[in-house]
Amino acid sequence: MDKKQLLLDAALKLFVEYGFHGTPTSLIAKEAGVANGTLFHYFKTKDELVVALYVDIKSRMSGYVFEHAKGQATFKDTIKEQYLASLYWALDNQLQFRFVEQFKNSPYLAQIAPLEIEASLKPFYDMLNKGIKEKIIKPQPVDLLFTLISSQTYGINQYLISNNFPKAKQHQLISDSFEMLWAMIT
Amino acid sequence: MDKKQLLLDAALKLFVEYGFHGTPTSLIAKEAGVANGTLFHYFKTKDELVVALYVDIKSRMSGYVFEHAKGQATFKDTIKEQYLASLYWALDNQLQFRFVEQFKNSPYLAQIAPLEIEASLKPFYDMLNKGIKEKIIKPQPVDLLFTLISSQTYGINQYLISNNFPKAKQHQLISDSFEMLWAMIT
DNA sequence: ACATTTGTTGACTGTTTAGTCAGTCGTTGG
DNA sequence: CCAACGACTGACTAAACAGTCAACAAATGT
Repeated sequence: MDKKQLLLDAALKLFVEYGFHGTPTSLIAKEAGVANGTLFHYFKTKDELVVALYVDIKSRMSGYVFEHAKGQATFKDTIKEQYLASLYWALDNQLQFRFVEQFKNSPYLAQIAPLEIEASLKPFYDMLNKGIKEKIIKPQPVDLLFTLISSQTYGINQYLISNNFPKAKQHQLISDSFEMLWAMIT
Repeated sequence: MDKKQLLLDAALKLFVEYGFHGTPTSLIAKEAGVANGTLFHYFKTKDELVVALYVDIKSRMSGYVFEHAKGQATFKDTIKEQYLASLYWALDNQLQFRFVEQFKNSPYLAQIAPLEIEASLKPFYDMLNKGIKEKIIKPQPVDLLFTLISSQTYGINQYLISNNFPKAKQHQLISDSFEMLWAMIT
């Protein structure tokens, strides 16, 4: 039994349900089935737990997307696979997705160093730059393009979650919306 | 001096800086320059204050967008003016915008009745339906179209805020991104 | 076999918090 | 002029909170 992971799992569930400050550390420990003090053995403060959870989830998500999008033949296919992988991950990990969005829109985000954020974005920026050089996508600033792509991903995901479509319809919508996105940036 | 408004203003500023639960009611009262008890005279609980602030800001924003987008000649112009007005409002009211996003991604959102949300969305849905009937925009579900439009609006706003462009460049980007959006939905 | 480190516990504490309340003050209407 | 009322006050309280700590248990190294 990895008590650290049990704590992270419990924290995730409770943070999404009650919010960061609406969730006492005592409740997290109880939900995880460990003693109160154990939480502070693994995380010096509650803030550190929140940030650690964010970093953990982010790295799992990036890993998944990267793993699924590598080895595509064309530029379009690579972008498309990334889009698809992001959405399928979000659909399969809704708690994680909601936590990340909550975190990103909270003052906690300030605790993530700008350099760290930039580093995690670099692979995507590099790829978009390549697409611009090869005249496949519009010559707009890469951070603008990235913003457009990720906000659409977020939007479609919200839409899929609030309507509980069957798998086939989901797939269709994801595919269609990618073509709309592609039309926008090329 | 309207102390209720002073409290709402103080709460807005502090919530954006420290988060909902990171802001004690005592600090809100102090920042507003009123006594502790006065806060509870106007708002029965802290939660009620948070929700009241959200409703207040939302209605101001809708009012502004509606006011600026009415009386346009064509369907495209109407949509465009709404897009522009939303972005200009967000740029001029960044605290409000950030608060709304924080609220939307928090468990507080559950305290807003679904019927209320639907009612506030209806005018937009009606308009989009009109556009579909007249074969101007793609025959996709209106809630999907709305999601695409609003998530792009959110994304562009994030981009404009994080890069501090001169007014002219801002205007250019907003205009360009609208054309990209229009290309996507027509 | 023992020593040392690492993990784990839960009762405890000092502080902070939302919310209360008894009472003051200024205004309005009879 | 004064009664009634709502706005307003700030000291107060009971509960909840993050974080501590001394003790114990298990694993690891020698």
